[in-house]
Amino acid sequence: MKPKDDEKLRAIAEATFALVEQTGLSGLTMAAIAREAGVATGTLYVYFKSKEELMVALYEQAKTTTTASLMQGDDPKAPFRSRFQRMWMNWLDYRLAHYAQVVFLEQYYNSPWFSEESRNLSARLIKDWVDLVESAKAQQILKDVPTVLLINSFAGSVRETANLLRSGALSRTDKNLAMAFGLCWDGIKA
Amino acid sequence: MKPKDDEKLRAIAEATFALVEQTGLSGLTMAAIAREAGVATGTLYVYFKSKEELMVALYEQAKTTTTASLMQGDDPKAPFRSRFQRMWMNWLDYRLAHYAQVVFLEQYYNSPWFSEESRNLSARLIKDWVDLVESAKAQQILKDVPTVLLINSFAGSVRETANLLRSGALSRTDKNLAMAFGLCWDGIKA
Amino acid sequence: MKPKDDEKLRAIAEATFALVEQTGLSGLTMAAIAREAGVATGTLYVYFKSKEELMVALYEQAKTTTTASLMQGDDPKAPFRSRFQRMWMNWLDYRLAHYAQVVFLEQYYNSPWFSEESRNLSARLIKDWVDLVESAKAQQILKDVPTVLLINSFAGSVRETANLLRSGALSRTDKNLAMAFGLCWDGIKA
Amino acid sequence: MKPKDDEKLRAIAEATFALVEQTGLSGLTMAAIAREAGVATGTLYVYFKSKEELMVALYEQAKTTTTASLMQGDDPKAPFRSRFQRMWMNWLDYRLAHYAQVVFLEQYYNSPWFSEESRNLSARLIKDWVDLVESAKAQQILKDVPTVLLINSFAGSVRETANLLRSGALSRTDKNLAMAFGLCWDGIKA
DNA sequence: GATGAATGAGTCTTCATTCAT
DNA sequence: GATGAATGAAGACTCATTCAT
Repeated sequence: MKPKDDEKLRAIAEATFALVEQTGLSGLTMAAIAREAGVATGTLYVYFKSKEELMVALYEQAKTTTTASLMQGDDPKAPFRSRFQRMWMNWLDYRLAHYAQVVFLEQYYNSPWFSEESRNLSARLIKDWVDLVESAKAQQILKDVPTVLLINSFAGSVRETANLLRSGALSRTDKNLAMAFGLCWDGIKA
Repeated sequence: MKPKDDEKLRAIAEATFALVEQTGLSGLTMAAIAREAGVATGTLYVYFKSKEELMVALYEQAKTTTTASLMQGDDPKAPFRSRFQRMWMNWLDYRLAHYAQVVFLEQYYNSPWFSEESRNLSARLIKDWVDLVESAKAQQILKDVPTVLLINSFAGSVRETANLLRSGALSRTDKNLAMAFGLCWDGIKA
Repeated sequence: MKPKDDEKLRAIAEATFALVEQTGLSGLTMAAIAREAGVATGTLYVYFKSKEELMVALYEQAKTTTTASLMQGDDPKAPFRSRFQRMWMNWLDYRLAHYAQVVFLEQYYNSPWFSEESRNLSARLIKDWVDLVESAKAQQILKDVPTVLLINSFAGSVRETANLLRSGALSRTDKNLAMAFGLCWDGIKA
Repeated sequence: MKPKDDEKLRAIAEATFALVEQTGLSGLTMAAIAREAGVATGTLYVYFKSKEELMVALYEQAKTTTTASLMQGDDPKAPFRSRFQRMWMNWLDYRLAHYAQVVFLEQYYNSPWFSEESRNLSARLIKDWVDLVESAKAQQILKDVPTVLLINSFAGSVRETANLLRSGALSRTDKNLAMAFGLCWDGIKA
C-alpha cells in the first residue's frame, strides 16, 4: 500500500502559491496547479475533495504560518521598542521571503472562498499579539487609542514597506528599514 | 469604445464594480455583468471589444477618480497639517463611499490584466501629490525620509482605517478619526 | 434577435432517444447527444439547464405521447372487445414506431433520474384508461379481479409482443397479431 | 477470474447487484462496488480483468441462476396446469427474492455490454423450458400458436405480477396470486 | 445599436485502470 | 493477494465571444 505523500502535498501548496503570485486567483486552474506541482490532475483530488477545499486549506496554512512568524524569537524581557521592532522585522522578512503566500492571502480575502470561518481563524491566531499590544498600551508605551488602530497601523506599515522593497522603490538598507520602522513607531508610541 | 449610450456605459461599470465587491474578480463573468447591468451579453461587446478592454477601462476610470478625490478642495494657503488631514479625510471618505471600486483596484493589481501600462497610469496620476509631499519635506514639515515612504505610510493609514470602519471594528466618530489621523501624522511629521 | 429554435429542440430529443436505443443510459453523454443532434455541447445548455433536466423533460415527453397513443381513435360505441383490440394495436404500433422512446422509458425507471414526481405523472396520464377498464369490469366484460392486474396484463402483452416482432422471433402477419391479442384477451375477459 | 477468495467474490457480486437496484447501471462505478463490497478498488481487478468482464460474469451468473429457478421441483408426472403454476410461482418468488438481480438483467439488455454472446447464453439456458412448452402444445394443453408467444406471455405475466407485488399495488395473498396466474393460464391454455 | 441563441475551447471533477508497497 | 494512491482521458458544465435577426 502506498501512503499519502507529504512531499506531494507540499508540492501542491507551493505550486498554488507560485501561480497565484504570478497572475492572481483569477486565472488559477486545477490543471495549472497540477502541472506546476508535477502531478496529474486527478491526484489533486486525492488530497483535496474540491478546489474549494484546496483553497481553504491553503488559506489556513498560509495564515497560520504567517501569523506564527510574527512573534518568533520575542524576548519578553527586552524593552518594548526593541520587541516591536523585532516583530516588525520578523513580519517584513516573512512577507518578503514568502511573498507568494502573502499575495494568496490578500486575494483570498475578496474571493468566493472567503467565509465567516476564515475570519474566525484570523481572530484566533492573533490573540497573543493583541494581548501584547494591550499590555504595552496599559504601560503607556503605546498610545491610548483603540487596539485595532495600533495593530492595523503596525500591520499597514509592514505591508507598505514590504511592497516598496519588493517593487524596488526602496532599497533594503539598514537605514531605510530603520526609517520605515521609525514612521510606524513614532505613530503608535505614547 | 463607442459612447452610444452613456447611461448604459455607467450601468456596465457599476454592475462590474458591484459584482467584484461581492465575490472578487475570480467569479466575474461577462454574463453576470450583463445581467446585473440589465443589458444583453452582446451589448457589452458594443461598448468594449473584449473582457480585457472592459477591465482595463474600468481600472483607468476607478484609478483616476479615486486619485482625483485626494486633493479635492485643497487650500494651498492652509497650514500643512490641515491640508494633509483634509486629504486624508478626502481619501477615507472616497474609499468608503466607493468601496466597490477600491476592491476592484486592489484585486486588479494582482490579476492577469495588470500591466506596465497600468503601473504608468498610476504614477502619472499622483504626480501632484508627490510634489506636495516633497515640498512639505523640503520645508521640514515632514521627515527627511524617501518620499515613497511618506506616501505609502499615508496611503497605508487611510487604507487600514477605512477597513476598520467598514468592518465595524472601529466606529466612525470624530474622535476616532482624529486618533487615526494622529497615528499617521505623528509618524510622518518631522 | 434569434429565438430559440424548435427544430433544434426536436433534434436534441431525437438524438437522445436514438443513442439510448443503441447503448442504453449507461453510455449516454452530453457530448454524444450534441454530436448526434448536430449542435455544439454548449447549445444543449441553452435548452436544458442540466443533464438531469434534459432527462426529465424527455421522460415527460415520451411518457405523455406514448400514453396518448393508446386511446387514439377509440370509438366508445363499439363493442368492448373491438375497442380493446384497437387499443392493443395502437400501443403495439406506437412501441414499434417509436422503439427508441420505449427503451428510454424502460431504462429511465431504474435510473438516478426517476423520482416520485415521475411516478405521479405516470398515474395521472393513464387515468382515462383505468376508468375504461373499470367500466368494462363493471359490465362483466372483463374478469372481476383487481384493476391493476388487468391493466398490467394488457400492457405486458403489448410489451412482449412488440419485443418478439422487433427481434424477428415473430413475423408481423395479421394472423400472428390476432393470436397474440387472443392470448391477452382470453386471459382478461370475463 | 482467480477464485482466490470465494467470500470476496460473492461480496463483489452482491454489492454490484445492490447498487444497480438502487440507481441502475448509469451511476455504477468500480469505486462504489469496491466500497459496498468492503474491498479496495485494486482488489476488483484481482478477480476481474476489467469492468466489462465483471459485468459479463455477473450477467451470466444472474441469468443462469434465474433461469434455473424456473423448473426447480418440477414433477414431470403432475398435471400440466399444476406444473405450469408451480413454475410460475417459482419464477415469481425468485424475482421477488432476488429483485436486485432482476433489475441488473433488465438494465443489462440495453447496455453497452450486451452482446451476441449474451443473447446465445439466454437461448441455451431456456432450452428445457422451450421443450416442455412445445410438448404441452403438442398434447393440446396449450394453444397452437408460435412457441415464443406462449413463452413470452408466460414470462410477461410473471414479470408484471412481480412488479405489482413489489410496488405494493397488489398485496400478496393466495387469492391474488391465483387470480394473476389465472389470467396467464386462461390466455395460453388451449 | 441591441439582443440572446449558438459556439467550442476550457473548467472542475470523476473514474477505470495501474502500480508501488 | 490486497491495498489505495496515482494517473490522465473523458464527463458535465461554463464562458468569452460571435452572429443572425
